[in-house]
Amino acid sequence: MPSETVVTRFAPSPTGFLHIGGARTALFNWLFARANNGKFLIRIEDTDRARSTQAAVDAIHEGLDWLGLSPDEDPVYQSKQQDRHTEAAYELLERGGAYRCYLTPEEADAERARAHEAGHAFRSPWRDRKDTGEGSFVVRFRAPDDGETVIHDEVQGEVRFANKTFDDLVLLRADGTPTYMLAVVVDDHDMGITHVIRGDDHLVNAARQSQIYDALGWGKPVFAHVPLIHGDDGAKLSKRHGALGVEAYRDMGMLPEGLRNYLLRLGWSHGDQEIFTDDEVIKVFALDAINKAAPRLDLEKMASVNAHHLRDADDARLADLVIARLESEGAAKKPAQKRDQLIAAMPALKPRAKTINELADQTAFLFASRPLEITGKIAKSLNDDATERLNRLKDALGALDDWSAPALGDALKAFAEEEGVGFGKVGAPLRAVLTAGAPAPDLSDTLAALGRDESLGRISDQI
RNA sequence: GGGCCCUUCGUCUAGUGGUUAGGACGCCAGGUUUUCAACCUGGAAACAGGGGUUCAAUUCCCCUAGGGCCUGCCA
Repeated sequence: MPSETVVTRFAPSPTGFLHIGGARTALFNWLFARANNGKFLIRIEDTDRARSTQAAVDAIHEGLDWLGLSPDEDPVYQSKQQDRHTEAAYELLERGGAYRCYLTPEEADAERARAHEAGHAFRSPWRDRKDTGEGSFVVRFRAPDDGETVIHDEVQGEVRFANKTFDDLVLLRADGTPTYMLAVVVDDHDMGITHVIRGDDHLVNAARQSQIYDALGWGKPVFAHVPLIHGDDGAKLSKRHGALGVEAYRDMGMLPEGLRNYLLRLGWSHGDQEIFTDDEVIKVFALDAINKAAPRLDLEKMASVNAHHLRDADDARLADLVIARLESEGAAKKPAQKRDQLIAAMPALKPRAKTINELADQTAFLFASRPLEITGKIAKSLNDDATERLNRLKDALGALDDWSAPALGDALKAFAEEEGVGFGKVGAPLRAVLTAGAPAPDLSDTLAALGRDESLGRISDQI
């Protein structure tokens, strides 16, 4: 087994977008595969044809691609494996691990209700009949009556179930189509999945599936059931709690690596370390370091983790993301024209923001068009004294050969000294005329970002 | 109802049979200061409750409470 190549899979049903919980499950699968030099696969569980849509399949792929969790091979579509599922069901029939049940759905419901009322698991009366019934039938699994099923879960530890508590579940429906419980087992087996990492809503299912593996005489994968993410009130995650598609987090201004890092730390830990690069995680990622308790989503923490990755991100990439953001909200006209300026200003800008959206807001001063309209309390700093001083400052700055932030910083300090005033007397009015009060970096950085002509022009406009 | 899982600051978590129970986000106070942030320093803040086991339990066991999952001819 140690020599076996690790193969993991993410198996969403295409009934909606890639939500945050699915993204986390995918992340753990991807990480485990990477950490073990294995393969990460995708299987689209589209056997419920009525609810599955191509749009959802596309949305899931887009989400995974954006997050950087692309599979190593083309996705497997569960619906295309039907023949294999059927084959397995008939093999079970032959081996005596399953039987034909001629109960109608209504009869089955009644039987089940009666069995549960009596305190034991559902067993179809057809389980041991030798005759053949009338009409259509389903193929039911013959659940073992005695003993127990033990799951050695990488996250949950050893979990034991008494076999007598499990119903005889349907493997093949009356129309001959396979059910989920059969399909997962067959597909995981056929795909050579070595580690099944999924939400802990499947923990009990793992026991049922384990019984099916045994009945088929197949070896089992290692199971790892990861707790589901809860909302901030501890209840099940719902839309209002942030059970949104990953694209919603992208639109909030999260970077894929930022979201990944946040999701990673939601349940998994490595001592006190909060911020990880991919390489760092891949070196130390292990399933047994995943917490058994369900975590809650915290958007503020997410943003703060994102901030760290924002600082490490490439300036040109950030500039392009900011431009895209500005274009989509129509806040600035033709932001792409100032791409170079944006890139140059990025080192001063990016430590000030947690998300791309905040970063975009911080660039508003760059896109303001002259003359700036200065109103409100910021205008109060522009009294006669200040205006005269700005006039002298304009000459001083205009005489500079070097329009770089350090040189500008020195010049501003020297100017305040010459004037014999505190820096506030210079800084406040200068900031007013340059930005009209919009958030902006240090004055020297702001001047550098605006450039000589624009800066001097904005000063002239107001004196 | 039955089965199963979970429970350390508000949140994410570290941690150990004996610790001043650590870190991060958020919060509060102070500092820096040219806006908004960022940044720096300091602070408040937790072992769900009850029984055991033990010289000693946050740590091991049991019960209770609370939360969650499964219990479909959904996945």
